[in-house]
Amino acid sequence: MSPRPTLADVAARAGVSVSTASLAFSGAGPIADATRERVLAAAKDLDYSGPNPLGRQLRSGRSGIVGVVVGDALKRSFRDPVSVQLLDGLVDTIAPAGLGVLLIPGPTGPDEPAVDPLIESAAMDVAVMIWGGSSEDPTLQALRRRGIPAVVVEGHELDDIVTIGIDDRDGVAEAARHLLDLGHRRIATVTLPFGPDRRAAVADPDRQRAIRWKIAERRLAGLRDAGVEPVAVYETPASLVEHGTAAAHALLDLPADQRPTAIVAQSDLLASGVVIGARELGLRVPEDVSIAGFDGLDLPWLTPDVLTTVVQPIAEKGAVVGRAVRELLAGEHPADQVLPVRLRVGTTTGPAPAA
Amino acid sequence: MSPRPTLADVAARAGVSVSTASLAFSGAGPIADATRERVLAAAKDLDYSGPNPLGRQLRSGRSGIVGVVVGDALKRSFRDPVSVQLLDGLVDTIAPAGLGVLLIPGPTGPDEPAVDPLIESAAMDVAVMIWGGSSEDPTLQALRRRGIPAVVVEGHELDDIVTIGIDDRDGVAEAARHLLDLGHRRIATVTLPFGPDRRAAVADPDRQRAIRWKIAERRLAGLRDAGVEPVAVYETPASLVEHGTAAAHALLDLPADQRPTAIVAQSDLLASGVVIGARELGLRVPEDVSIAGFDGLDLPWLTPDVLTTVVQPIAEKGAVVGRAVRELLAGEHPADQVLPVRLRVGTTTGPAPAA
DNA sequence: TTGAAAGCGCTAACAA
DNA sequence: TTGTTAGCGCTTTCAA
Repeated sequence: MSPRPTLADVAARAGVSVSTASLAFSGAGPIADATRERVLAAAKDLDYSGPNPLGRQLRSGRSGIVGVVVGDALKRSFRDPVSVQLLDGLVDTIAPAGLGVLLIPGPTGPDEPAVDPLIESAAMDVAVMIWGGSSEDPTLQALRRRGIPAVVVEGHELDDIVTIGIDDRDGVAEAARHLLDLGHRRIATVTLPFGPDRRAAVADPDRQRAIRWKIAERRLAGLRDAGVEPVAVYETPASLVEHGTAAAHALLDLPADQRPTAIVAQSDLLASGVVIGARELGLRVPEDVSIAGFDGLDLPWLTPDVLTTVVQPIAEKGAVVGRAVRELLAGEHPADQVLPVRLRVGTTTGPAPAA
Repeated sequence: MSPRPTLADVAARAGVSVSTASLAFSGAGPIADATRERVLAAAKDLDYSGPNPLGRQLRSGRSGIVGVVVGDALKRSFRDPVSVQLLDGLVDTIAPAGLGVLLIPGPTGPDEPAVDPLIESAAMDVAVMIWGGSSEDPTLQALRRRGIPAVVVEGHELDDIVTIGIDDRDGVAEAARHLLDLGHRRIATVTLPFGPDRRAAVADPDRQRAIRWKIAERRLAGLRDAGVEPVAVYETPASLVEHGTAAAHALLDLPADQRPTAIVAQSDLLASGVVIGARELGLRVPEDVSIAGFDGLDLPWLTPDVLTTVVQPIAEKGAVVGRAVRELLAGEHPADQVLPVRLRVGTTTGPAPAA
């Protein structure tokens, strides 16, 4: 095997200078058609498949890579349709600009190393954190140190990074008002993780005050905005169906006069788990218990039921993130954005059972 | 803003040569402790966060990037737990080697451009195709042209690439024999896509002979290996719950004496869709119709039912792929591998209904 | 143990 | 329209 040919080899064979050969491939400059043809022909002869990206990248100072920090181990992250749809919207938006996504696992647990080595040393032009991140977040600090601009989804609003979020607090408040209108008074909630020290249990007031991840905090606050003080706050370690089911068993296995008549889950996956768990306990939804979610996913396995949920524009959010990425690369300063949500009433909420 | 400091700046400040400074960071060579300290201190002073990966990459000829071609649009691909778990096993295996995963969307439809531009021009040391790929596959051809070695999951076995697969043909045969043992004679099947021209319909014999994607072909062949000639072959456009549900409606909405008594689906997602569809039609599973899947996923929404399925070691497959990637990078020639599968009998198959 | 020098493959001023 | 020249930031001989 001879070493791969370089642009210099092609240029030599075509009888032109290297810079001319470069022009033939990049198209970024005037070049005679005939010359270009000659260069391309020489390339074909030599089995040259185009400029080596490494050389190009060093020269231009750009890798064309967007590092995407998923909120967790890939396995868990990608079982969550919200992450996946967001990523899809993001890729659709940045791919046309020739940008690629480098997957970077986020922090998986409190004992794991705080940042993936890729954060420290992989080539990337911009980073996206698709699931939160506070200012003391070690990932964000590492990025800052390296001078890599960042877009954070659903995080704190910080000066030096772009934050894209949704109006989830109001969305939850609207869902809560919907339940109040239906006569519900004993309302419990099932939340997203509070922080890296994930738990599956009812959270006492102390624990509730120590929420680290903003998304859970905001959605909980939305409930109280509507005047609902939840009778129980169940914290889950991840947005997965099975944790919702576990929550249902913990919250609903009570006599009818103590049982919550409605449950607001902070995600649709959790909510559908709650529905399943409620049914396992022999409860009817919504006659015995009303259940509302958040996200607006299509959940084929719930048919014919349709979850009452707060619909957020997930793919759109991904696209907004993608646009922010492109703006950052263009040297602009994209503004933070908060996207609207809306309540979609389905079949899993109904009038509170008669006391 | 001053431009980012380079290794030369750090070296100058520390009063050493660039090569010595390099040693301080890489550790690849003898260096006095005191010197290293001095370099590191200078780096801290200058806010230097380590060698620029672009320079390192050009020099070493390695990008540390593994391009992963998912079989489809991300949205669709990652709704499939099989892809996700495979990717997870892969990442777990290659991350310790300092390798990152660049996501590359696969062909989405017949009219789309055949290969993503990243295939043509992104920096990567190895490529992985997680879902098939034949020898004429344009992606594979592009990789070949660029001299990028490839690992293909569930594809044709080709000389110049590494193929990792499972013994799915035998697995399906075993599932088919299980159904035969239970007395089933009218057995239908729901398949994965036949090729890029995805359809949702019963496939006639001509169409069945023209299967492009090996995975569907092999699993169909497994059925016949066991002596089962399916009464209907329903082809789906993707491995998703809703396509399974549609298949159930197409296959099962018949009088009891013509209706298949068992359905073998080529994936668990499809199978669970078939279960849902059967229930929508008022059929009991497994009393009226037995349903078997493939993959061995945990499907929380099917509880308390447990799918009868052919279990494949998905994460293990990802790990095997990861090891092959590392071997390729080490200049070795990893062997093709076929991993075993096994039948897990659940609650969705039972004796054939009395004629 | 450290330094000097070369060059990875490419692009972009600038000059011709 | 093409060629000359000068690096991008780093690692790695090789010599001191």
